[in-house]
This record gives sequence, structure tokens and C-alpha cells, in this order.
Amino acid sequence: MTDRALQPTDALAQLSFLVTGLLEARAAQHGLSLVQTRMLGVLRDRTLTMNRLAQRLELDKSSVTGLVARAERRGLVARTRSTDDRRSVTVGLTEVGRGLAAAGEAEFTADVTALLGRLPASERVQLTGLISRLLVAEAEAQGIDLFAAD
Amino acid sequence: MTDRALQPTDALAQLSFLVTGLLEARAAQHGLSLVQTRMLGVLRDRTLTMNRLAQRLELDKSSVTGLVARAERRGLVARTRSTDDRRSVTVGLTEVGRGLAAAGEAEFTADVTALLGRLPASERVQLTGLISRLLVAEAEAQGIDLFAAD
DNA sequence: TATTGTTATACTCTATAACTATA
DNA sequence: TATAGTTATAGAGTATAACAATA
Repeated sequence: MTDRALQPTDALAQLSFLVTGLLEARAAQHGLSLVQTRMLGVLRDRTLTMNRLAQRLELDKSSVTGLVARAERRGLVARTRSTDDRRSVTVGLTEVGRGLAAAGEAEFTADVTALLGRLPASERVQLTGLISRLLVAEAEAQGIDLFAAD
Repeated sequence: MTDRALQPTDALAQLSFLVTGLLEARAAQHGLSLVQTRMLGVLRDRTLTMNRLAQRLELDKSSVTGLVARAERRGLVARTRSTDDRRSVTVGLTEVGRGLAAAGEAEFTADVTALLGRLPASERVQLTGLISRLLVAEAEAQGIDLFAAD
């Protein structure tokens, strides 16, 4: 009765639900949704116009208007009109938003580390290596360099 | 410049987003959301009361009332009052719903198979084996038997 | 009294279409 | 004219609280 393996599709699907669930649960602890968390993550290393933020999140610009408005109301992001192109609005994290993003990321990393801790070290290394290979191969097939400076 | 690996957390997070995205895209082709797809999947092998369906989906019963109502309006599920406990309502798939669930599952399986096809066969087997081990170990730690008849 | 399910209400998230302001 | 962003509107999805029917 040991070592029955899941079907490949089930394995990937269940792992994905598990990991997404971890992220969602941590976000919820801070009163954040998944998409708000993604937005904070995207803005952690850069400042973006509404338009480019929408592209990053793969959302319509009108959706992002509301998303940013709600985050702004909570003091997590700030909007400033661009000086060069005065049609544009630049969005960036506030200190509060930055703190929340950092805390959430640390917690999620701890959760994933704990999850991976279920496997012996050698298998853990093997697993993450294989996933990396898979992601790189898939990105390459899509014409994307996963390690591009961006 | 070859074989740089992602950090473990990034690797798992990105894989999860990728797989979830595949599922979401297929669901959208059929005009279904992720949660509607999950519901069809849960009901594929069984019939459930509203209450137990809510537990399965980890949603409030009031949320499931709306979820089922929208699916029912589209002819995907059917509600019937239980005869033994007349407070209960039993939900099950219609033939249309069953067809949609089957088609969606087949498409998603093909997508995942194509994704895994980016890796050579030996690594593919290794990867899915390791993921299975991880899921079994995690489930065990939570006191769940992943292979329980249910 | 307790449980099952629905309804009323409110909020987030999403898109489409129409609009304003700037280029 | 074209682009950046917002607003108006509509609908899905979610939860809390109050409710009706049944146990």
C-alpha cells in the first residue's frame, strides 16, 4: 500500500492548489486578496504607470483603477501624476505597503520552506532543480528569458 | 550562463501560477470560472447536499447558494429536495454539466502533459514522483490519507 | 432548540463602453 | 486622431446576519 503515485496531472494540480492556498491564507491574515498581494509584489522593485501595471497583472486598465483606489484608501500605494506626460499616473508603494509586502513575502517563504521540509534534503534539491528546469524550458518555448533583467 | 536555478519559493510559486493559469484559461474557454470548474469537478463523482458541497469548496453555505443558482441557470447542475431530511437539498450534475466537466478535464490533462513534455522522460517521471511524495508527506502530516476512498 | 438552506446586504474584483484630459 | 486614465454600469464571487422550514 506504499508509494502509490498520483497521476501527473493530479500531482501538478494538487501542488498548485496547495501552494496557492498557502499564499492566499497568508494574504488573508493581512486582509489582502491574492490580486492585491500580486500588485504589492510587482510594485516592490519598481514604480509603474497604471497602464503598465495593468499589463503586468494582465487586467483591464479600468480594473486596475479600482484595485489601486482600494489600496490607496488603505494607505498601501500612492498615485502621482507624471510631470513629463501629464496623462500618465505613476503608482508606487508607501512605507506601509512596502512593509506589508516584505512581511507577506517572508511568511510565504517560511511556509514553502516548511512544506519542502517534508522531503529529505537530497530530494528537496532534486525537486526544486527539476521545477526550475521545467519553468526555464517552458519560458524558452514561449520566447521568454526567465532571468532577463526586466 | 546556463542552469541558474530559481529560489525554491520562486520555483514553487511560479509553477503554481503557471498550472493555475492553464486551468483558468481552459475554464474561460467554456465560460467557466475557477470555482465553477472546481464545483463541477467535485460533483463529477458524487452528489452532495449544499452543506457538504460548501465544506468541500471551503466556502460559506450562502456563497454556495449563489454558485449553484448560477450553474443551475446555465443547466449545469440540478437541485432536488431530499426526501428523508426535507431540510436538505441535493445537488448533482446534469448531462450538460457532466459533458463540460469531462471535456474540461481532458483539455487540462492535455495541457499539463504538454507542459511536462518540456522535460526528457526520465526527469518527467522523477519530477512527478517527487511531487507525489511531497503531497503524500504533507497530507500525512495533516492527518489525511491522500488515497482514502472518500 | 438545532440544523439546512435562502435572502438581504455589502464589498471586492472584473470587463465593456463612454468619457475627459493630454499628446 | 491617439493614448492614459477614470467613470458608469453590470455581473460573478464572497461573507455576515437574519430568516423560514424542518428536525
